[in-house]
Amino acid sequence: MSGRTLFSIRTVTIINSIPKGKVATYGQIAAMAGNARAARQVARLLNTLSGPESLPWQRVVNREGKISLDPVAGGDLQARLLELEGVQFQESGCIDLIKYGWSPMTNPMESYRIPIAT
DNA sequence: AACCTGACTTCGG
DNA sequence: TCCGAAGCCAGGT
Repeated sequence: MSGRTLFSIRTVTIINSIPKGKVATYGQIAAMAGNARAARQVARLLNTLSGPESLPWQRVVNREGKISLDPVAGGDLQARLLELEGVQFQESGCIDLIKYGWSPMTNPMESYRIPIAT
């Protein structure tokens, strides 16, 4: 196991909660796990745990909405898995994060709204 | 035991 | 806006 730090535990939990058909960025996950500057560590965890654990690793992309993983190292597979989930790629190779980016706040099942008095 | 290396981002100038 | 530096930290050399 690669580090059972609190950060890594949170990271795994967060990744597991990304809904099918949605994607999240490394930095976003890092921030949600408590350290906005540990994006690289998120990547590292994915690399070491994607095998052993059954993580939806394909749902993590970089901040541009692109796949960071080298095509021959699994990036190609990642793109296919995402397409099977309904995620579409633009010509630029980017995923529209506005459309497919996951945010708990935009998830109807998890969202809440605080009435703002004027 | 240093030093290098990443599936990355944020920071400061 | 743009670019280099800094932060992250476990594994491999």
